[in-house]
Amino acid sequence: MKFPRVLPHELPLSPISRAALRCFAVNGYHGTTIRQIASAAGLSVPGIYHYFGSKQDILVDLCEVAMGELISASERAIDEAGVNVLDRFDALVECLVQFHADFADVAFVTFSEIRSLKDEALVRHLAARRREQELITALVEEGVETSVFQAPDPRHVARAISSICIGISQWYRSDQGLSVDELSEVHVRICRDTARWART
Amino acid sequence: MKFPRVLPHELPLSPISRAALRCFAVNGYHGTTIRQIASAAGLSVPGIYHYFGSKQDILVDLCEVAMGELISASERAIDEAGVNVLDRFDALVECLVQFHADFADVAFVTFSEIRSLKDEALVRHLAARRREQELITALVEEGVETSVFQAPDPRHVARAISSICIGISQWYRSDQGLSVDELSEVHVRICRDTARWART
DNA sequence: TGTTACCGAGCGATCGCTCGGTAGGTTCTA
DNA sequence: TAGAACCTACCGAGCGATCGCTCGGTAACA
Repeated sequence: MKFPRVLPHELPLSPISRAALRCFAVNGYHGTTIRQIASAAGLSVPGIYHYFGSKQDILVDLCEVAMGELISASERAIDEAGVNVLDRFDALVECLVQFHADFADVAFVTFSEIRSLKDEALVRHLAARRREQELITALVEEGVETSVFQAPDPRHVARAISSICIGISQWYRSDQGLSVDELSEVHVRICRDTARWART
Repeated sequence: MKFPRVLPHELPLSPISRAALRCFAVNGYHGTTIRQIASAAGLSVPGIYHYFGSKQDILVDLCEVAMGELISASERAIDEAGVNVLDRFDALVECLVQFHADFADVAFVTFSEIRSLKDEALVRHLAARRREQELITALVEEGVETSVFQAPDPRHVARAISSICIGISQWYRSDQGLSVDELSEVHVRICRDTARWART
């Protein structure tokens, strides 16, 4: 871990959202019933509706907490990394890797259930994703402008980097293989290479 | 396009599978009803069951056609690229990019609906994905062994590369931005960098 | 006397799927 | 070569189960 951790060790999710998350991760949003969520939360069906207005609202809560934490952590990571572009880039990648490894289930669900979001919740979620993408793009472009990186296609590289990090939530399991710290070290190196870091 | 195309221009899908694909791409497997598929295919509900035993069978068909085409095209791409490791690597990446751009909807659905597959169909699909992943890993490792690549973590790099290519199916639209050929040229470069190609 | 935190029962809608057909073409006998 | 028999390719109607959600409560606490 090159930088101090900016992410919480647990996401601030209510017990119901946490139970729903476990269900969504296995069966997806449409494949999960309110009764399954209630059972996973140790409540009855009306017990769920005491806290949430609809099944959709639970998914919306999950997405907003996840993207809110990711974006604020990413901004803080960049802020606290100092002035050096490469440091800020590394800090952002480290934050992204930690998020997608530590919270693999939330990351996976909020990514794969984008299309299950309705109307304004969908619009807000897409805006948040775009914002996160812009943080990456801005750093890659700044790196290219200052000759820290030599990627001919900064925007595509930025997309590649976010795909690499999001991909982690698809396969990483903390109980086998690398620790999150080792994983992020490896991926900081990989993402630097992807941006064609001008090794000095 | 550096290599002759090894992928078909259309996937060999029945009209019903094609209609189901359109529905799944918008609403997901569990979010799509048989009635929607029937309507999209211009048939009645029993008309669907004349050709498929169940809704699940349609998804299975989609997954098997997609992975079958991808794997056989990938193997042919590598075969026909000659003996040079970098050529074989480039040919595989080009094939992956073409697949995920030209057939973005199938690629996206078969990837995001893995968890909707049941039993043996799931096992077969995961085996196919592992096989495809091994094609990438083998080439990155061979490249590292022969000093064509200098990635310290070939297996993680291979995963990064497949994440980059799969990611394309999430955002690429053929009617705006780069053509598939331009896109694959950009991504061959990006993936070479990700594997830390020893530029000569 | 509210308010919070729930639950048992069940409503109307919709789900995947099936039943019993029919229309039109092909094949098989007499 | 007529007609019976059999296919393939569907469809209208509807079955039983389950869906998201709600109603009218109750028990505990303020």
